[in-house]
This record gives sequence, structure tokens and C-alpha cells, in this order.
Amino acid sequence: MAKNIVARSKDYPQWYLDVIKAAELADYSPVRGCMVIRPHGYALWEAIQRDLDRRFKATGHQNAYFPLLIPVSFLEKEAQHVEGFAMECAVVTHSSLKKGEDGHLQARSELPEPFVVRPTSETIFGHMYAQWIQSYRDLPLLINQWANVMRWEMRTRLFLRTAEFLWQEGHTAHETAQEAQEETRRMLDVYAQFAHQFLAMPVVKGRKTESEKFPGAVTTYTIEALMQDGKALQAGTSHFLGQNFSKAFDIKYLDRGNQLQHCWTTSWGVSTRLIGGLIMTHSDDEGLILPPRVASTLGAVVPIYRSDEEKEQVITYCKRLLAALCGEEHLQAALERDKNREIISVFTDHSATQKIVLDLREGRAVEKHFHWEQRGLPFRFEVGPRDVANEAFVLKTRFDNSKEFCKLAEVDPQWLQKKVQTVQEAMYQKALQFQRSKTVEVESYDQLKEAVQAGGFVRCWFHEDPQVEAQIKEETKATVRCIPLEQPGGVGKCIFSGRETKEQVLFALAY
RNA sequence: CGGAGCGUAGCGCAGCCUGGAUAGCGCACUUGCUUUGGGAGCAAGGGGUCGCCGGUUCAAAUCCGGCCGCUCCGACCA
Repeated sequence: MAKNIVARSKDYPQWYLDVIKAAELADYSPVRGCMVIRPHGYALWEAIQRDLDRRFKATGHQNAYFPLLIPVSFLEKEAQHVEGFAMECAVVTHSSLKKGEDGHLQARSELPEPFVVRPTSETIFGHMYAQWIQSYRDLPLLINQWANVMRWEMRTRLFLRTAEFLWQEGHTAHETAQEAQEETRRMLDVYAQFAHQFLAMPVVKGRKTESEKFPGAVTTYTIEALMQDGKALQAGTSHFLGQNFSKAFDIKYLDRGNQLQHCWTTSWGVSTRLIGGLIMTHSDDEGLILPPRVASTLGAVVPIYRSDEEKEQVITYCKRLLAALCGEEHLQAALERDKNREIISVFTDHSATQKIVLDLREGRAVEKHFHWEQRGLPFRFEVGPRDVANEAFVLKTRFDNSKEFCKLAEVDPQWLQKKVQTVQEAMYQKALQFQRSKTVEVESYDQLKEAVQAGGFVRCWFHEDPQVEAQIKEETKATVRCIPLEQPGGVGKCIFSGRETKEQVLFALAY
């Protein structure tokens, strides 16, 4: 049992915070609601960026960067949008500082028009798109930006809800509604595949109800994940914005028939919240567990020895193991670069995205085991005198705590990649099985109430109605997470109104 | 913003009610020795304007007033 991490069964929210702290992913900052993402946590974001960015490029998007500050007047232009975000905007009203009579610095000159710190960038993208788009030849315009945004939340939780967070936001403009809708669905698929293949996180693709959709959107699609405590997490959204923003910002083009038309636009995003989802999907009472594709540090080699003589033999052997895993070239580069360090980082590839560390710190091997375990490294290579004698080592796999006795002779980079692939897939299957086991179907409101309290996704026939949703939320705290894209077909009776409906929805308690 | 609680070393806490000596304990950290295949032991050491401002008093971590901050529960939310 980890002594610095409370058990999930005892206090799940505290467990979540303990895992983050033990793994050194993030820390509270002196600024209300804002976190510091520490190197080991930021490495997760970098990995997410790397993989997603590749997928965005592969689907024809380009990156750009827009300003952090947005004129307040921009927000006013789309009625629903301003209503949705007004309460959580941070506002910049002054420039420059002066020393006040009390000796403290204070704001000096008031701005002619205040700015908001972007809560999202539809408005400023809209403003620029109106200038860039003249003709159907300029379409589609497919731009993404990696940025920070700020939403002045009442209550915050590390990664899941912070006042400032990192995300990407794609903003696209199209000739036709159909093209824009296809784009919206395409990016939803990109997110779902990314969650599956990279984060090993199963998600349900679906559409948001009217009351849950993005302010200003015609349709909002979502990927919903299920956390170990049975609560749902919205892990990514993709919005079909119709012509709402193109009309608000005058994004017009001349079509092929020389007629002036408003564009059809989309936006889509995922945030550092994914890291929270990653933690709550895979980790256990011993701490963080990372899927191998996400882990910047794939594994740690921990030498075990008693005497100085053993130490020298074991460490020499560890280096042979590292050469086999990562290649002699990478080992030599690491030994040279880190020669004055206690931890040697050997990259497994030329782009230096993943590494295996050799832990040469003084101290007991068992403490090193816990150290790397809590940080979620997928693999640990234990090498002691017995292993040196046998030309072998012990491979510990983090996610299932399995122990395998391996021979040095069988190890090469392909062997490692195969381990990565196997574990990655096994972690997805485990999470998928969990999600399925926690998804139930109910046929009455009473059953819904009971099922929702037990945790998990609750599937049922439902006739969409904002008032009913509000009442159910009031009575059960559960919300419609989504109307899944996969439907059984046919019709059923709404569990609340008894009306005939074609749609099933997923209810759940949510983060 | 409503309800509750808490601010004492990096973290977790005791001390406060009933004012008084050098402010204490555990973890963590530093050094040395012994240990080392699942959270070791001994020894020495470093680290505090007791959240801030004011008041009462010979004397305040302790009593009184005000302010600030944080956490939890609600409303809001990627």
C-alpha cells in the first residue's frame, strides 16, 4: 500500500489529488484557481499535443496563433455566446502601474475598451475570417491553435477544472452546411480515435442535448468517458456552428454562381482536462499508471546490489540492457550528457520523445521501485546479481503488476515496441470492459434514479426536453451526457414522459 | 455569492479553552556510518517574523476586533 496516497474506495477525490502530487504532475500556484503544470505533467501534455497535432495535419489543418485578449464588443455580437461566457470572463480594464499612496502598485490608466482574456476564440477567429474569406476559392479554411484560455470558475480542481487551462481549438469555415457538418463529425472521430489509440481511453461519441450544447452552436458533439468512480467526463467537443458566427461577424464569400453567401463554421477542442481523465481512467491505489504511448519515460532500470564489487558488475550489465533496449548510440549519448547525474536518461528514438532511465541514486532498490511506480512508468527493469549471472532481468509491468523473467539475448528495440503495443492494447481493453460493466439500461424513472446513484452510464429511451432535464438534474444530480451516435433503432417509450421516441440517451453524474 | 471549517518549518499536525521560559512532534531535507530482491536503522544537523493589521496586557501563537487567503458542501462549468 502506498502510504502517501489514500485508497480510491476511501476517498476518491482525495486519491485523485494524492496521485497528482505523488507523481509530481502539477502543483497549486499562488494564483487563485491556476495550477503549475510540472515537468512530468507537462510531458503528458506534450505527448498529447504531438499525437493530436499529427492527426490535425493529416486531416488538412494548419496551426496559427491568435491574441490572448479579445475586445469585449466582440463577445456581444453573438447573443447566446455572450450569455454562455459572460459570467466566467476575466476582464482587463487597465494598462500600466503606478505606486499608490499606500506604497503599493495600482492600475494607472483605464483602457478605452476593456478586453476579456479569451475564454474561447470563436469571436476573434470570426473577425479575422471575415477579412480573409472573399471567395469560395478561400474555402474551406481549416485552422487550429494551441493556446491557453481562462474561465473564472467558482470551484477548481487540478486538470479537471482550472481557471486557466491549455487546449487546442480548431476553427473552420466552409461553403455548405453539409461540409461543415462533415468536418464537425470528422473531428469528433479524430478525438475518439485519439482517445482510444493514444490514451487507451474508451469514449462514447454522441450529441449534446439543447440544454447542454455550446453557447452559440447549432449542434454540439462530444466524446464522453467514464471514470473509475462511475462519473462521466466530457473529454472533447466538436461544434457545428451553422451560420451563427458567420452572420455575427460577417464571414461571407462569393459562391460559384457569383452570389454572396454566409459561411458555415465549426469549432472543436480538447484541453488539459484530458490529463485528469487519463489519471482517473487508468491509475490505481499505488499511484499513476500511464499507457506506454503517453509515457515520456517508458521505464526505469533499477540496479540491485550489496557490495561495491556487485555494484560495478550490476551497473555494467544494466548498460548492456539499455544498449539492447535503446541502441548503443543512444546509450553512449546519454552516458556522456548525464555523466554527472544520478539518473541517466536514454532516449529510445532519434526524436527524443521517449526514454528509459537508469536509476543510479544511492539508496535501497525498493524505494526506487515505489518512486517510479508512483510516477506511472509502464515498465521497470530490475537487475540484481542473480540476473547478471543468468544474463537475465526481471520485467515489472505497472498496469497489471505482472512480473516476467526475461533473457537479455531476446531484447532489442522491436521487443520493447511489442511490449508497448501489448500493454497499450491491454489497458484499453481493461478500461473498455470497465465502461461496459458500468453501463446499464433502464426502463423507468425510478430505475434511472437508482442506477445513477450506483454510478456509471445509464442508457434509456428519452424524449428530449430541457425542462425535464432540469428536473431530473434537480432530483438526481444526473445529466444527459449525450445522445449516442450509435442507436439501437426503432422506437421506445421515454422513461419520463412515456412519449414515444426514437432516441436513447446516456445519463450520468458528471465532472 | 450562501452554509461550514481551517491558516503554526516544504507537507501533515499538537500547543490556544486556562496568556508567561529557547514554540514542539511526525514525514521530508543535509551529512556520516551500517543497510540494500517491495517503503531500513543509528547519530548529528539545517529550516519559523505562529496568515496580515490593529487592540487589551508588565507579557500574545494563545484573549478581542477587522481584513486576507485556502479547503469542503451548494449554484456555474472543457
